[in-house]
Amino acid sequence: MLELAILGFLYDAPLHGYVLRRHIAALTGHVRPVAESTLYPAIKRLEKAGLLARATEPGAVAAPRHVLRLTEEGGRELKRRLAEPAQREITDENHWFTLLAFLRHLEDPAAQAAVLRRRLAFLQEPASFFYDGDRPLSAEELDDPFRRGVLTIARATSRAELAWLRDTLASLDRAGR
Amino acid sequence: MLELAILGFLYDAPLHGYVLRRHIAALTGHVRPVAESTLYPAIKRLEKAGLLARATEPGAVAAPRHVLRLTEEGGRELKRRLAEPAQREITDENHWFTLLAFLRHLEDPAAQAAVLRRRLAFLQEPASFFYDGDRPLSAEELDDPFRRGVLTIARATSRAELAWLRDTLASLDRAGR
DNA sequence: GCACAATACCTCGCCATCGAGGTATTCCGT
DNA sequence: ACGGAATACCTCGATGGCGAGGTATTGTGC
Repeated sequence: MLELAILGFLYDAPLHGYVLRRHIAALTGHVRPVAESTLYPAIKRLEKAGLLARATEPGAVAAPRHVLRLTEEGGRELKRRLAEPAQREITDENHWFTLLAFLRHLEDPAAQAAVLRRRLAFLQEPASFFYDGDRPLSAEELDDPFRRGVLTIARATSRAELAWLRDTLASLDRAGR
Repeated sequence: MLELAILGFLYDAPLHGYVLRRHIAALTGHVRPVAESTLYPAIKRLEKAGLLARATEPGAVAAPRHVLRLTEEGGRELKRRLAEPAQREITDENHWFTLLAFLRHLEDPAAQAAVLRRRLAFLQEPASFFYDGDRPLSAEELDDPFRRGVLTIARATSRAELAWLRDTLASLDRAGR
């Protein structure tokens, strides 16, 4: 998820770590902050894997900046990760939102649509949070107001997302023809 | 999050690891599956911390079962974690839903309401996923249909949750008087 | 003139998670 | 009679994330 965000931001423009951190904080920081001690090692991992390269520039204000840019391999890897996400990236909303934030980089409408269809399939699976044996419980059946809240909120999210998915898939299909 | 779920399920009734695993899978498994190699060490951690105790019973079907039950200390710890959740439990929907699933164990309506108010405060902070400098961008301002989707879905979720929070807080306040 | 915030990057050690693999038993289908 | 699925639990090594802490520079408030 973090690596995807790094690759995604750098695909648009070279950035140095400090600015990259602010970008990532804006994207997902209110929900899940990213520590520096997570970001910098992640950058090193990606650099070691040949996905990005750094150029040292004199710092505008303070210490020298390491300006990061995607290598060609890095661009290919980004597209691979966007086109063939692991199942976790589809099911976990945090991961999914990060993926959506960069899905435009995938360019090919058919490839974008294929990813959206995986999410659609996931959302259409009958799944709840609470069960009576194997039978999923609806919000109305629960006494607990907090569990009822979980189902109410999840249902609203699901409805909104299904509507958006159908609209967007329709317009991607038009674009693909 | 995993530890909270373990404590929460065991607060209701003693269970052995295998059944506990199915309960957790039902609760969060469709979004974020839990590996056995994560669950069993987590059980051991909690046991070592004195929060739960195990009693070995002959297996009903196969290997002997280790029936787990909360200790008194475990019950107190559960309530502490429910009453004073870390900020991540408030902001991250996965964590938050897990917390909500067990918040009824907190019994005191005022304590429950205090937790909901923390979530309310979080949702009311002006925060977006995408910015133009410091200015949060609305769905309408985005060209990218995928980023627009993120905002559309997040807005629907937020709306539904705010409505539910206000209703539930009102009824908790009535109960607390 | 001096502390403090912000910029900009880094290491270290701890810990939770995970996949792969292992052990043993019982039930079910063929 | 036999293999595979389900039950039930476990270890190990690799890895990613995180808090604490460190280094150095420049701009800002008092």
